[in-house]
Amino acid sequence: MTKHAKLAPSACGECPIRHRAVCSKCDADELTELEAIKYYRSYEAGQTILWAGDQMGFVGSMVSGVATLTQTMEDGRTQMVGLLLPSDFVGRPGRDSAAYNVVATSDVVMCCFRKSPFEDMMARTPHIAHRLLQMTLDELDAAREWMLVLGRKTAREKIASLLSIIARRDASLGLGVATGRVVFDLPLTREAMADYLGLTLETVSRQISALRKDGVIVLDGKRHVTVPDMDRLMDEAGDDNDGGMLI
Amino acid sequence: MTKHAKLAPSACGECPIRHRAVCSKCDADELTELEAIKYYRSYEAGQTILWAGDQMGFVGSMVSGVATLTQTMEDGRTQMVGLLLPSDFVGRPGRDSAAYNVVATSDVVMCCFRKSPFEDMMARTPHIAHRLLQMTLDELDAAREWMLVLGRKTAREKIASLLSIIARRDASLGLGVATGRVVFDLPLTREAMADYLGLTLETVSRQISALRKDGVIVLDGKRHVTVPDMDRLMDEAGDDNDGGMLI
DNA sequence: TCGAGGCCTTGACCCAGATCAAATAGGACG
DNA sequence: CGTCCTATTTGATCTGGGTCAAGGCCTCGA
Repeated sequence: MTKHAKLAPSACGECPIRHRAVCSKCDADELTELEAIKYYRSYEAGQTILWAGDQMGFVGSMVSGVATLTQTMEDGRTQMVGLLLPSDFVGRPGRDSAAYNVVATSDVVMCCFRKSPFEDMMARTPHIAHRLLQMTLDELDAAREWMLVLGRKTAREKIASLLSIIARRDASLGLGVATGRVVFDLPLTREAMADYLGLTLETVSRQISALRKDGVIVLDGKRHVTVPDMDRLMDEAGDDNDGGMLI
Repeated sequence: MTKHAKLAPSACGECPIRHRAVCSKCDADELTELEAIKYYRSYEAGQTILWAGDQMGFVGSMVSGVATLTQTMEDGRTQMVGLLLPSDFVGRPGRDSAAYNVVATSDVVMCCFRKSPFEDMMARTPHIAHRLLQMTLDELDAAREWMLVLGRKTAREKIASLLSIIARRDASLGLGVATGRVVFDLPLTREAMADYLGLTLETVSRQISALRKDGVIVLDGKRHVTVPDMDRLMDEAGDDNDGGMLI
């Protein structure tokens, strides 16, 4: 097996950045250079990793845990604009400050690269720049996809959309199975889900109960979810999407 | 005045791409090369420029007119995910197909570059790649900003947000005035505004009437808008934002 | 000048989801 | 074990915005 084999991101070395930013054309010298500017950070659940407007001295990628990207209005209304899961990128290469609050939802470990050497390397190494552009385009697609969820879906469809995104993502990082039976732990509180979906936590709770009563999901405790039939869930989400896009 | 002077995008040559993609470090050879692969396309109001999934043979930038980026669910619910105004980029360099429908709202002229030579050039020219990354990050920020509008704002705030975005944008392309009195034409029908805001066209119409009654805006006909006090409008939009970000 | 077809506005009524208010269920910790 | 604390569920009621319906107002073409 070569080191360029098509693997799930997290399977490519301990540090996902290897896959996500450089692995598609990785090269021993580049990896050595990256090693030299790499370090780890960890955060406890609830800790704010970055405040909107903070200077960022690093770019990084999530190794474990869950974090959220949120915006808040002065009256306290908040909207989550992104969910950071393992292998996601944190920080905006080419920008010098954070645009949103980044909050650790669970304990988080991040693999960081010092910003200016990383950017120098990016400027010298077209395929890293290209990879970053691709990743940013992926995020843009995800954000736009989410605009449809926020603007046009009902509460039930919103919940189903969120569950299917998390389920699909977990399935693709794990076994690569995106249909049939899927089991995962919800990495978010009801309130965080509400902030992601533009709902109240009461509505989130009610809709989850409804999906459980209708057999779309099975709950074990409050967080452990089993989806007996992924197709059914995606149907509830209103996605015409055929389940795909692994890699 | 050097050709690197800080100008509004549309002021830098007839073709906005010069400023938006390359002008910050432009160079005679590069511009000549770009000229060689450049051509223009025009579309009539109502025409679909690209369907989601279409192959794109070009990357381009809007010269005049207005176009929209939309997603549709199979039952017909639609959500606009972006508004393309002069100087905006069309098409996703590094991707080979469109992700959304692109529809001309008014007559449109676009400046296009043939895709593969443009991408080759991008791979060779780090500052073009960097500029494109910046532009993509700007779009990502705009999309995330819009998620707050869609998820957490009331109908009145949504209308005020849309009006202030258009007003600010027009003002910055024109006179560079972003406070005080602003006059512009709405480039969208009520229905398109509704699709952008996740509302119905009736609600859009009612809220516009309400803002007019309250003196926040003055309407001359259905499309011509005067904002007597930009600060008041931004206040209605719920933006804590101080009006800025020209450049 | 008239009529048709798009837009847009306005009214009446309804309902999905918000709001307000308890009650319940787990943990963590002594 | 009991106690506190937080997350969650559930109920009752309210309301912003959706839905359905009826005109009004342009513009364009005959």
